[in-house]
Amino acid sequence: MTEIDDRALAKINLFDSLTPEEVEKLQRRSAWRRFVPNEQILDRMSANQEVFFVVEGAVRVVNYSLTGREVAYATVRAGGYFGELAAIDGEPRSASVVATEDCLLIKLPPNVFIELLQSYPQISLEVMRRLTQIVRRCDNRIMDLSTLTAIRRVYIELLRLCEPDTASPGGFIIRPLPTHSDIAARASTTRETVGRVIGQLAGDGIVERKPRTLFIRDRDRLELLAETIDLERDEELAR
Amino acid sequence: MTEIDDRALAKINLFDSLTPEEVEKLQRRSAWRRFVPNEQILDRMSANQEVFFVVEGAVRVVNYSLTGREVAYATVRAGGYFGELAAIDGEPRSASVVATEDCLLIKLPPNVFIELLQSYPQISLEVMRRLTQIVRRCDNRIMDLSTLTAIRRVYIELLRLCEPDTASPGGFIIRPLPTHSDIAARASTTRETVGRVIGQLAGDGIVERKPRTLFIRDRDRLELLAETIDLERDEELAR
DNA sequence: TCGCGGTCGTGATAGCGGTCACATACGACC
DNA sequence: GGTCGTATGTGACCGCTATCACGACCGCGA
Repeated sequence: MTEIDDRALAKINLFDSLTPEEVEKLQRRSAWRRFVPNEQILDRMSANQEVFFVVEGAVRVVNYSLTGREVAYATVRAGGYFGELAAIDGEPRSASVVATEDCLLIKLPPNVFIELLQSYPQISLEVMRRLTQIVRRCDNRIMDLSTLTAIRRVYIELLRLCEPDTASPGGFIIRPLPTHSDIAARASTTRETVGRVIGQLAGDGIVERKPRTLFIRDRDRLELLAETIDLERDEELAR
Repeated sequence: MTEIDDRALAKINLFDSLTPEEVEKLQRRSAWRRFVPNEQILDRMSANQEVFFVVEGAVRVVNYSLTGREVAYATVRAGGYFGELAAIDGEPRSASVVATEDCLLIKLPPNVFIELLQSYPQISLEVMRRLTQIVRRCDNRIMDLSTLTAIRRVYIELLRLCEPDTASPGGFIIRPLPTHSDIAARASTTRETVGRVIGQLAGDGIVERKPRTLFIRDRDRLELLAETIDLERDEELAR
């Protein structure tokens, strides 16, 4: 609708090493577009190769199985980017991307992105660092999926989501609490299992449920449950 | 022991774009070492950052859970490389690496590797292409782990392993057949399950077991079993 | 105020597949 | 040829968890 700041791209961390002039020049070769929540931005398997930069808002990188089960890979927030895989190797999109909030995206054609990588080794290295980070995360997730139970994966996901509670020192909090389905997609399990795990934790006084919020009352115990090899079986019997 | 060819690095695909002189110069800044089968090359979590190039032989990239379960990520053969993640981001090793055969590896210090990336955009791009390939594979595996049964993951692994049988046109073969434990580590299941799946397939005449070899007699049917959404339930009842 | 769509909270059920337990079979090496 | 370590075939068991089925709740718009 309205025009956007012609230096909007400067908000992207990847371009921190560029001068304002270079950023403007780059942006002149780009296109922008707004998306509303739940709007599809990219389709897995489609054959385009643009790179997207998230100026405002946030997006989810997901995939759907043939049975409709959703698997969440990541969330990209303002300042980040996605779509670089296809731009780099020319293959079809590896995942779908959906807006989770209202967002403003800037789209760069693949050849412009590649030129950029060729001309600025600094940026090139930065992209590689991001790719390695993705690989590390994937490796960990594969490990979790291969060796942990669904319940424990939910524990881990809760630990990942919680932040220090500014209101109560030492406490932890998840707010806004994603939907159970959402958490399930990240932990690769079902909505019901997530609900049951949280219910159990609430019963044990480890967490406390409030609307749109989850208080982690005893983070240490939660960590213990997540990491313990098989001691929680004793604990379970003891309670 | 013996000296190695001072242009051994030229066998590495990543350096195809370099001149012989550049390769030699690079190799002068490297070290080489031989490993015997099952010898540990890299330890997960250790804090070194060298990049390894596989001149001869092959290695397995793996990880072990606390319970001892092995998860196999990949195999790197002659001409390939590994260890680039730590070199790029400086973090600890994300996985362990073990020699599967006698091999000759050349080791490059991290700063030399980074310099190389900075000076040769071509190589830089090639590394990025490899990283994207790894990410795509990981994504697929996460998808498989999240949505498929263990049995189906074994089907898929068998399909991945088999090659056209040169002896019998139209036939497919896996030779040498990895151990069941090995296949289990790739499909993230157990040795027993792999054995049972192969047994079942053999009973149905889809595969045939021979020492160190597995003949795929009916690859199409195996593909059907691997991909079918839920029709094989009918098939199972019908047989 | 009353639906109504989306989420949440739980039972009940059943089936996949991990675990344990052996019985072979196969090599490799004295 | 014996012997030992390693890889294979199954059988039995049973715990985890996906699936189905509801009922309750909540926020929102008509």
